[in-house]
Amino acid sequence: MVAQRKKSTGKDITEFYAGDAVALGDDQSVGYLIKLANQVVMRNLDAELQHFDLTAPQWVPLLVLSKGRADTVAGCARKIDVDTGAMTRMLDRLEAKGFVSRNRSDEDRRVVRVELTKAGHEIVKLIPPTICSVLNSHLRGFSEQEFETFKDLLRRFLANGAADMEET
Amino acid sequence: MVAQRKKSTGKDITEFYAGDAVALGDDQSVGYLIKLANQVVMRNLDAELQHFDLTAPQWVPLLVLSKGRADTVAGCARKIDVDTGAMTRMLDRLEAKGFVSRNRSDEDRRVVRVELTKAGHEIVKLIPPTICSVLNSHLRGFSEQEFETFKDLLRRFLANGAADMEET
DNA sequence: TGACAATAATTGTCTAGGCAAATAATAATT
DNA sequence: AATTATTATTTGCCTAGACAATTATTGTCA
Repeated sequence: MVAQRKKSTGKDITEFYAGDAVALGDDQSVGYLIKLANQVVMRNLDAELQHFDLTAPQWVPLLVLSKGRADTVAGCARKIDVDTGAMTRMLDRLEAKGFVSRNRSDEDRRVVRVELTKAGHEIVKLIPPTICSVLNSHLRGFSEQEFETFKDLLRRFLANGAADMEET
Repeated sequence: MVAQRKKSTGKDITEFYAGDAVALGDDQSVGYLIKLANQVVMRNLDAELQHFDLTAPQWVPLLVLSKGRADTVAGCARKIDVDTGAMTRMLDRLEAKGFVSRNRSDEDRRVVRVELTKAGHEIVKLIPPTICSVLNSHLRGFSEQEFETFKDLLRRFLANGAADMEET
């Protein structure tokens, strides 16, 4: 059973976690479960991607660039939802590995255009099967219905959290 | 629809993500959704916990210690599933803030016993409502059934991943 | 036009985790 | 008992993200 409380708005708010109950750091906490799930899937992805001289976080901008979803530092940062400072340094590393190149734009001299190099394009083609196999192994025993439900719940959890930010 | 494939074992393996399909970095990827969910919930927790001079990761060892689930550096590291090196430095920070104290054990001089200080005990009592409210806000619109399903799916996703590690 | 605001990128400083190496102490084995 | 293996902790070096400050450029507007 789960507690219910009247909010000042008059709307019923379900309180899954009540007053002084323990949360985060406990196996009953969705927050902690998500943290652990993230930790484990990232570790497993890193383990597989190291054969390609890549980490899981490094894969993300490569995919974004290859899909043409962004072509500048700030654009990548927005798509991936990280700081532009973090993105600058991420691109430093990817450039050092030869997967990416940067060139100051001529139209707007503030922006730096980011492109995949030849090596970048090649590696992007090789990676997907590896990622798929890691994700599939995490989803062992899931029905197709459960798979869809899982993604739906994650998207709603995410959307609720993003909404919080804007309120403030 | 989802592809199915015969494994050499003869067991049917459901392939949610097929061969060269795009995954991770895409909104269709459970891996990426989990990464985003983790990112957002940690940010929201950090924002609230900063009033207590704490971060979300720092809260976890405090809870573990207060529940008596561990009382040494390595014990905390195991419970929380992080590196002992990371735990040493985490405890450095918590000690600097005055929430934790460390003392070399007399029975076994390898181990360092970790304890909550008075300030540590006090802060642990104050935090839970804050965490609960953040988690509840992320769960807005979830039914009780969905809440339970969510945790179940996360635990199974997690267990599958942990099993992978042992194979290797 | 000139002042001011907004945007892009970078850099510095912090927390945080992973891996590996080093040290010290205890346990196990021959 | 002496050697070897295991365990606990710390430290160094790496990736990675957050926040803040800085610089350069572009846009706005009075």
